[in-house]
Amino acid sequence: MKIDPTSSKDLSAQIADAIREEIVAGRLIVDQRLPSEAELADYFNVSRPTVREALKRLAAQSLIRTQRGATGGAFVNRLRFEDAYDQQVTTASLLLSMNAVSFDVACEARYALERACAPLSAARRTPDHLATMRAEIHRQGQPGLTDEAFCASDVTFHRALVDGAGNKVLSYQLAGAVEAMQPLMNMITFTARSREAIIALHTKIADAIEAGDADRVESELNALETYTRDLAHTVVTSRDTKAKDKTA
Amino acid sequence: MKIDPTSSKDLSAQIADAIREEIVAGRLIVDQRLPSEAELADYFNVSRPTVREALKRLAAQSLIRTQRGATGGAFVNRLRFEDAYDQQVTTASLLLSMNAVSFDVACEARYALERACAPLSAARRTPDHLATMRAEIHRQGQPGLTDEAFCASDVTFHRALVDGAGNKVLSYQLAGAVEAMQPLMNMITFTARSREAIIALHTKIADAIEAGDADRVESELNALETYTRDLAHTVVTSRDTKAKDKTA
DNA sequence: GACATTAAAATGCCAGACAATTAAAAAGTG
DNA sequence: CACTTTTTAATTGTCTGGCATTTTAATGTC
Repeated sequence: MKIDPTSSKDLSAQIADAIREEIVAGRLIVDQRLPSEAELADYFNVSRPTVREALKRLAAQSLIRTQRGATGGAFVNRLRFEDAYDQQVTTASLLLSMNAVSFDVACEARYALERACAPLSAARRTPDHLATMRAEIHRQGQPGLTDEAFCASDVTFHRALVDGAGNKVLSYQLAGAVEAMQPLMNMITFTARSREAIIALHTKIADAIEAGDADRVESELNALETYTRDLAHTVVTSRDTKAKDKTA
Repeated sequence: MKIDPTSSKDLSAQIADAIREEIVAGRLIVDQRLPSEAELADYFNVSRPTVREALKRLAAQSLIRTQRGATGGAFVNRLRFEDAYDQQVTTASLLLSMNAVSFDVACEARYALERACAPLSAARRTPDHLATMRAEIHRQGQPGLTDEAFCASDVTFHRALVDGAGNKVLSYQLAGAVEAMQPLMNMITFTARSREAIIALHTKIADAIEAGDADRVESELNALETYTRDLAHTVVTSRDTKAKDKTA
């Protein structure tokens, strides 16, 4: 573990990189205690604040946790799927909003990934997953539901579908794709008629999942993708028309 | 933007959360300059080092960048796909290694996602993507190639397949799944015979991509998944047997 | 032995300073 | 005036030293 004081990079960034490398390579293992801040400062020939900045960088990625007190210190953290979920959702959301990713591209990616889960979910889903899907479909039919709540329920429905595949890695990967779409979906106004159509498609998907019919799940997902994209186009077009009317 | 000095959480973590929230919500936009460290310290009623720790946390997530000098400061960073790739690969790798994710589960997720790209890639891949695939197949046939180099080439091959779908969001999502598998794959010893089998399957996949035959791409990917998992099982079984022999 | 007290070790936080970098403003120069 | 050089100011990067807080372990007391 070496750092280069003449590099243009921050010392704290270099130190963080060095420690991260040790963790990724497995030379620092889960729950192992790092040297104290003072010892690290001594080792790298830097001051304690610099070491602290480095440790905060690692903490921001959930790679370490710190504990105060006599036997405290920084410990290599077991990266949990839940922690990774949250980071992924944030990252994916920002990627979409900051890079002018079109609704179509995001939607295509999301449904492509979701279809990948279809066969596994049809085969392995538990009664719980199916119950969640049915419950969300019911919620989506409630009158007086706001558009935001409708979208949130939509996310829960699809996450149940994904989780039904019983593969944590898959669920983790999909969390970003599904949840990151929510801000984009929130821009759509769901009329009573479009909600009805979506609920009908959701019901068909749940039915196909229940029947264990992977092909039907996939084709219904396809139908849902098509409908969603058409809906978005309609919204965008009508908004553009209105904007033009105003300028005219 | 408020923080609670009596909270159990670190002040620097609270400040980072507050600023992150502003970015995610779009109230701080790309390339916008944050107040100087001194101003932030003043605003939050904390010291400069504490503010700096908060900013380093955000920098670790590529949410801000800093610039020294007169007109310097911290700026909201446009999160690039490349930056997100790297973070995702690190995170996914650690998730697998720290959570005792089996080869089977990881492999299943990876190929499920990759099959999701198949139809898009068959339809849209450019000559470049195809050329990369062919080149990597050729490299994989070179004698004297180390197992690590073989795996690295394998990753490049599959990334070309994924990138062929022409959907950046999909590529980003898949980067983690494909590259995070590499450390696991590296544990496998590839005999001359198994390399030959994999190269044959790669060739079939490339052929199917060239022909634009999505179904064939999917079924060949299936075959590759099955072969890879069988291979891993053989390796694990033979290693277990050897371990047993030693203890006996 | 049970409980209270004290000591020690570690992180959390702060104040103040100086160094390094950068761009803009000011000054100098032909 | 145009161009170059110098100065200055703003900002981040880093260091020193210290105090506060938290937690555990050791010590003492009954």
